[in-house]
Amino acid sequence: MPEQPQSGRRERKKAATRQKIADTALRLFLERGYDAVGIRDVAAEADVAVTTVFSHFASKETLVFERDADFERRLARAVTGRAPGAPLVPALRQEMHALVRHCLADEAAPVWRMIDASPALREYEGSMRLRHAETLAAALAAEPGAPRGATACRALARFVVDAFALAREADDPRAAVDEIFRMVEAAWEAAEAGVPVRPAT
Amino acid sequence: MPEQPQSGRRERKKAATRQKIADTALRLFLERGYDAVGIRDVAAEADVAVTTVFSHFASKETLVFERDADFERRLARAVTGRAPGAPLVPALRQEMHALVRHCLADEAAPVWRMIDASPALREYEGSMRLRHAETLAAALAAEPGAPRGATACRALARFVVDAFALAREADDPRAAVDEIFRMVEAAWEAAEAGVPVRPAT
DNA sequence: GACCGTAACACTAACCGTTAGGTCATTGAA
DNA sequence: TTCAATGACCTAACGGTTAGTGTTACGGTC
Repeated sequence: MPEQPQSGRRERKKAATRQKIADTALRLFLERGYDAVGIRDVAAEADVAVTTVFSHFASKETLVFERDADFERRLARAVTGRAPGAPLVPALRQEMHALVRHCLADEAAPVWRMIDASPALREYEGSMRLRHAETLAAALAAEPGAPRGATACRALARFVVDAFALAREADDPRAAVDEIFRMVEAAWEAAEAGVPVRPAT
Repeated sequence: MPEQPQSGRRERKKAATRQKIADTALRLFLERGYDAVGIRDVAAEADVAVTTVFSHFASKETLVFERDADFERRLARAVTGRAPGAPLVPALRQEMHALVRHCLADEAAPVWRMIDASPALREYEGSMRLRHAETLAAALAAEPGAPRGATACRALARFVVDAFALAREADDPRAAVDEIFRMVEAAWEAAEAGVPVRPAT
């Protein structure tokens, strides 16, 4: 999957720099708290210039959510890549279970605790999920099975990504996913009934 | 509703300053665009110090969304203040129609165009709506009619506020509200079925 | 009517994330 | 070898935001 453009000492060096920045940043964030660490601290500790940090990462927040492109991909894949004839919503639910389980694992727990402790990060996560929802909505809209309107797809996609946030905060995340997905399923079925893609104007 | 603490020349002056800042800011934003106007510009034009601006408004974005506390109140009221015995979801849908109509009115249109043009404002709006959703979720959880779990209430509340954002962007906002609320209704009913507030652990 | 505490406002100076401008050195290719 | 591309650097700044420190005007009290 990761492209290997040429032989590439340059690429290796660049990747090493990027990795060093990401590792240093995450370590400092976990040690001292996200808000207590400045970009200048990260740059100094990683022994690079501030501008170099921003040439690898678009913003301070992306240093934390570097790996989170998975989320977007996996949700869309759960739709487009499921077994032929498999029902849509259960496939999404299963993937959501996996995603929630993954982010609650012991390894990832400190990172999420840090995220929850910082309003800036929570806010960023929210708008990031919204982008993810749009990707999922596009995948839903391309469903051959039972076409819904674009609005219904976007609504359902937001509902699904909201499930992630809510389950993470629930006492019993697994039960929360199931509970919300009963609602998701009902909503998806209700969207089907007699709603043409574009009603007569 | 607005408290009238004492006699108050102080209060009047304070309110006047606040109003002057808000008016000036909105005017400048509409004239030159949100991102092209700095806080220092607003302060200078309103003839106050920068710190005074921030003593009245928590951030630059709140200068734009000053009036939007209505949204939160009205949604919660639509739940708690509806006629006795009136069904929940239709009450919410009606209120949502009113809110969408209101923000698409000619008077409000330029402001919303400005919001749509600025990523910073769009992002801020998103997290603001999330706060509103929590208020609505609390109102839903307090419903005597048919109690749902806290997670179901939060999920539905997010679904409802999402309807606002999606309807605003849809080709036919009125139809979009109706379309999404068919899904909301189904989701709410699905949340009822046999889901105790706290299942056996 | 004088007095004092408070709250609104101002000014300065900074912090922090982020970006622009321009330079240098390594590297892959010709 | 030479050359262009590019990664990294440095300096300096911009814009939102806050801390620190006054200064004034008001409001309630004696």
